[in-house]
Amino acid sequence: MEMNNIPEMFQSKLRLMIISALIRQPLSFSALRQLTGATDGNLSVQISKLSEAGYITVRKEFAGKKPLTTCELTPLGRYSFRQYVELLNSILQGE
Amino acid sequence: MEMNNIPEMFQSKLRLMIISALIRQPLSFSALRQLTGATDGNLSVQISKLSEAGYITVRKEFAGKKPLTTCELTPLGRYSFRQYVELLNSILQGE
DNA sequence: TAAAGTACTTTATAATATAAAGCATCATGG
DNA sequence: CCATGATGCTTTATATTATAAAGTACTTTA
Repeated sequence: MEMNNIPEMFQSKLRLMIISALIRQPLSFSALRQLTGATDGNLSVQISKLSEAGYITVRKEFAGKKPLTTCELTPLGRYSFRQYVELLNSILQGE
Repeated sequence: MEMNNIPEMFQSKLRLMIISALIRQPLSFSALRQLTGATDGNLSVQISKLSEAGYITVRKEFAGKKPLTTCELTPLGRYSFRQYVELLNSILQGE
């Protein structure tokens, strides 16, 4: 089957969790850390990868004097996730 | 003498060091930390006080993805420091 | 002079990023 | 088939700053 078509970006549990969380609404770094339970370093790296892949946008600003990082799913990210789920569905159906 | 006129802002060794360092040119938080040897917390607090007093300006931006804080002496800060030195001089001369 | 009030300093913790080191997995060549 | 690498994720340590809490010192004041 199309196992080879599984996009790079979905081959990591953490990235998958991040994308899943962002399906509903944009979230801050802290919120993602709490939802995923990931370490800061790992989360930071995987966010960068998703961003470089164009799956999410990362906005940085200062909330008062402290940095605030907000992540949001892009249309491409959303679309790719849908494709991925469809692929899994089709695999499940034998096709 | 005018001992009572010693401005609040010059009654802390750390603030004095910060202002002295900024006389020549603007400096980053890190540079100030290195020059003064102060702890992060203390430096941060004293920078805020100098800023609130209008003696320095504090600019925040992202250098790449990391925060960068730059401090610069204001005309008021420079003027006040001059006044302070003059005051000390006059005290030294018996007023 | 003991108790209070002020202000500075240290320490701990929070928000993120990067680099280095550790691990696991997968492909290769003997 | 097994030792070697190449990849890539994860953890750990460290870097930038900020804030809150706790410690310390000095100065009033009753």
